[in-house]
Amino acid sequence: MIGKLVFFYNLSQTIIMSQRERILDIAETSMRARGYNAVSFREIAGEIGIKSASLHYHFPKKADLGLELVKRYSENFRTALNSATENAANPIEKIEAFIDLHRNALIEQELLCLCVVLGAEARSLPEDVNSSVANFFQSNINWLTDAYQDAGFENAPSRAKAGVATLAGALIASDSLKDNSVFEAAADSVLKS
Amino acid sequence: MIGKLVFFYNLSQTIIMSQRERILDIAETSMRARGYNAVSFREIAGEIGIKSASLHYHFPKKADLGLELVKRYSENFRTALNSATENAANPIEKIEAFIDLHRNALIEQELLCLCVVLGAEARSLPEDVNSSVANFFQSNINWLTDAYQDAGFENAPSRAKAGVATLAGALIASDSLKDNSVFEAAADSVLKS
DNA sequence: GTCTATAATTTGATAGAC
DNA sequence: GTCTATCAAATTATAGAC
Repeated sequence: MIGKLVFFYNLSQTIIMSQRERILDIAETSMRARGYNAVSFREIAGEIGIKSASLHYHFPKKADLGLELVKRYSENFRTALNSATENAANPIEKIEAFIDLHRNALIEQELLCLCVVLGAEARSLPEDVNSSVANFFQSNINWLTDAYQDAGFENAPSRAKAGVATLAGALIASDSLKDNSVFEAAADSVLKS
Repeated sequence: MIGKLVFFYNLSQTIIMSQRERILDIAETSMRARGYNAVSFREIAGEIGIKSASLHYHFPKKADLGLELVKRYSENFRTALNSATENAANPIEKIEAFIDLHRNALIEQELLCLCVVLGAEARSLPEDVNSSVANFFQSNINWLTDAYQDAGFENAPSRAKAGVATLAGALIASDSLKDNSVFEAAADSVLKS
């Protein structure tokens, strides 16, 4: 097999997904559910239907996979954020879109944010993976600072720091309690002026 | 050796710490730094100076250790909270004490909250460990709801959910960014009316 | 790109002596 | 309570054939 056929409902188009992307998809799902250290090469390979030795062809070390996962996740997050906000009528709608990305992870995907999970395991991870996770949080704080500023909120930088923290913790607490009202309460607080 | 001598500065008293407590202390520190799956019996035993086989005498399975850790952590947290709030002049001081417990973990201990870390790894953990982690979050939400109510804040239950989430996420983001201002911004938002 | 085979290490766990 | 000895399984990783 050279490529998995993926049909997108909104594109009358067929895309050949590379094996590399398929590996990243499965690894991301697994790690967002159970963490970096609970996921093995064998398990990822098994879900695709190849051997773990083949996985090492694509990602020589686990650290290589981890780093690429965080980079791709950050890029995809940014792309989704841009796409969801390009037609926003006002800055509040942008902040709502930011919240929606988190809500979608928790409720539709039933997964946490990759960087929240890796952030919790930080000291057991390769250092460059940690740096990338930190970059993700900083980018989000910067983005949210701008949005709060545009919306005319006071103390935008401080609000943005609190907002990013709130959504991160909301994923964990809401998931643990299996109570989406925790996430919604957190989302409300991020929007409140 | 039958007991490690522990001197408390505020008690002119010497306490013999049981081996069981010593194991729990080291396991807690390790797991709060690196997560459940990155910590092994051999490593914990090594730090105490015994063999991993001896550790199995105290905690037959890793799940037994994990469960006991969460229970003890929850009890200690509650005891510290009661102790810190018994002389509080008003409900706001109580909420500040709640925040202080988190601040102390991050800044003094340089560790995350055990239940925040385990919550992020939830799906890779034994189910009873997860239940105990969920209990921790629910207890804190209940406690904070009462405090907000006493302080006369509106929507106390919703605020409490957001507050617990905010402090949980603040630990992760602040630690990842090595930027305590993230925690302080989050702490401010928890206190704001 | 994927496979088989294998190495080197780590891990959770047990049996039985002291 | 702790030890030695040991196990079975899992893990990351590499070499070399196809």
